[in-house]
Amino acid sequence: MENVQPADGSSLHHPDTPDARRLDTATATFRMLSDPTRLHILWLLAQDPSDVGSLVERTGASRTSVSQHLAKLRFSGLVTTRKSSRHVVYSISDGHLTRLVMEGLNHADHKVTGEPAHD
Amino acid sequence: MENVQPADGSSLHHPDTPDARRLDTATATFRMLSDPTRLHILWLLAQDPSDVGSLVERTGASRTSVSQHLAKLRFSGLVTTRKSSRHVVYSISDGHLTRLVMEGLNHADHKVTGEPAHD
DNA sequence: ATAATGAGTGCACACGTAAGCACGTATTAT
DNA sequence: ATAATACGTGCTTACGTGTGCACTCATTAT
Repeated sequence: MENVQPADGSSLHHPDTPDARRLDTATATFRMLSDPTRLHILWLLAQDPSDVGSLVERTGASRTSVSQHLAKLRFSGLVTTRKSSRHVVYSISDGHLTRLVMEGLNHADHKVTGEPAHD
Repeated sequence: MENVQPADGSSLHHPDTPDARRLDTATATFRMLSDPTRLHILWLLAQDPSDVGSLVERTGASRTSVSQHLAKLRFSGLVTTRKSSRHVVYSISDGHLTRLVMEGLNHADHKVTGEPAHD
């Protein structure tokens, strides 16, 4: 009673049924993208590696908040760190993530400027 | 003090700075994708329109849960509905969303099978 | 008409989590 | 040595949110 994906050989595009593990992993990533401050941080990092102070300035969030968010991003493996003197420089670890961020913003732009599309 | 994205019109790829509205919109969409049940539902809908009962069966979630999630998705404009006798058939409204779902699962698959990549 | 099925909704509860405060740590400057 | 800068981290509080229960509405069958 878990997956009822039809047994026919129709090659729509996704023969795989998502097991709980994959769903949870994807969910975790999406959850990391579901906070404005975090998404802003990731968007900034998607363009250039940056240290914490710069992220604080550019996001307008508090140092604590940025640090906490960076900790989560680091813990989730979405960003990597590099020490430079007393600065810690953050970078996006995965190119896939950059695409997700960009597509998300793109989709948002589509919704904001375009259609109110309600039911 | 590390590197600050210059204010000039350098065409790296993203001349736009994300205003709060765009960030919030994208965040809202990502939040809709950040629940396992909802992501499962969207994945199912990404393949074929489906009624509520079928979604209940295939996700293994309770009717209440599925209904609530569908209400949120409907309210966010991510799905559309169509009545067929006493069934309500749901569909994904935007092709962008399908791409996001697929990329998210793809990224997840990458992370699960591939690298444990921790620091 | 009544019964049954499919779907949606208010309510209560439990849990996760974002934000601010205060403090600790590491590195550089004087 | 001390002071200052750059980050990180428990702690508490407040809020959002996912889920189950019970109930209602709509549609179809008998």
